[in-house]
Amino acid sequence: MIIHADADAFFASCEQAVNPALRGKPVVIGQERGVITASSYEAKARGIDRGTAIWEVKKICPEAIILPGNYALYGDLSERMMRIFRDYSDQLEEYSIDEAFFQMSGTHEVLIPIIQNLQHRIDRELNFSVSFGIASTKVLAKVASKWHKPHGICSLPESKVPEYLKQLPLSKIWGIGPATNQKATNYGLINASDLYYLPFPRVQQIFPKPIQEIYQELHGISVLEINPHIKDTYDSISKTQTFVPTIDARKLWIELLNNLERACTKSRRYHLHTKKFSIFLKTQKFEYLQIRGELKNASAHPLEFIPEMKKMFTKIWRPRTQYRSSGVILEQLQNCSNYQQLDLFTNPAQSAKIQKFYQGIDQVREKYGDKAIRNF
DNA sequence: TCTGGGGTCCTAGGACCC
DNA sequence: TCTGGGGTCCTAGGACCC
Repeated sequence: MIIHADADAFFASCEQAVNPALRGKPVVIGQERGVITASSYEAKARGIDRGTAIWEVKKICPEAIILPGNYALYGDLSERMMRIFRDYSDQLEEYSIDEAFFQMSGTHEVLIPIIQNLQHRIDRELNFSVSFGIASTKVLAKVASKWHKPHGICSLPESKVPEYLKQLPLSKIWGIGPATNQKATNYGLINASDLYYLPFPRVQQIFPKPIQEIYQELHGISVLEINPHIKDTYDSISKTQTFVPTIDARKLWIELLNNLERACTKSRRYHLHTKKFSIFLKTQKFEYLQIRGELKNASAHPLEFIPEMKKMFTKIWRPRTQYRSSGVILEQLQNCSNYQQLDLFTNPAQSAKIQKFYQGIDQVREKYGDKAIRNF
């Protein structure tokens, strides 16, 4: 059986767990600029959820407590939650900071009291609540965990699946986004059960592989496996920031340099480097302009990206256009703890200097904090 | 006073090769 | 006088997730 565990309003619950004065109050997490990333159930009750703009929060609910986000705390509590799950199963996938899938053997009748016990343990030890879904596949377990949220436990045996799916809009199924939902609507598929009752060959005709897999999972055929590997590396690292809208090329360029700096710093921390990277600009009209580039040698040192990045920037930047954000994405990252392969024309002394320069920066930052050295 | 930030996976189609 | 038929690899971009 697969259990899906989903912490309730996780970031806000963490804040309430460590600060009793916040309990029972509408708490939201988000920066002053932009939108909020999480809200407590008290805030949700007033219609405030992920994606609500901060100015809107202040209008709807002036008494809301807006917090900046304490990711070290959330990471710590997440780790403790995962450790407790591991007491119940060693086949565990840490799906995100607040969600996990794990496997347990037993019938629904056997598992329900065990999961109740687990839920109480989290209540007691961590002061926040988690909802659980019990089913035969990941997609069904996801359906189940949402059913009685918050602080719910829902066991969904296959005999009850059609009845549950009848009440569920297709768009609520994990993996069905706006594009697929629109396509499904065009075929007259509105509820999850409409997809469920389609013959499989028809599904194969209409939909790509990911949706075919969801279909099978809804029918209790487990095709999405638990991935028990702890994630300790990245295929890509990106940094982006929204700023006060500008048409000034120089300001934009400085934003890109900052994104590059932050992406490379993270990349070096994980001993990763790459030749391939992209930059993107987002206009005030929410147009997205992206361009890819390639270095001669893999690197995680901003100085070695700048000449190529300058060319890329010149290619996509348009005059008299308002921009609202920019970003840098390092792609196809590879481990660089082994030696660096240089091409024939690179001056090894120069590249060694640059490497030493950034080692120095990393050491200062490690000792005195990330803000000890900044770009200007 | 519009709409953040950080990831992964899949697919269509072009480039290239025999 | 015609110009097939496979393969593989890579990239750009879409879609989706938390």
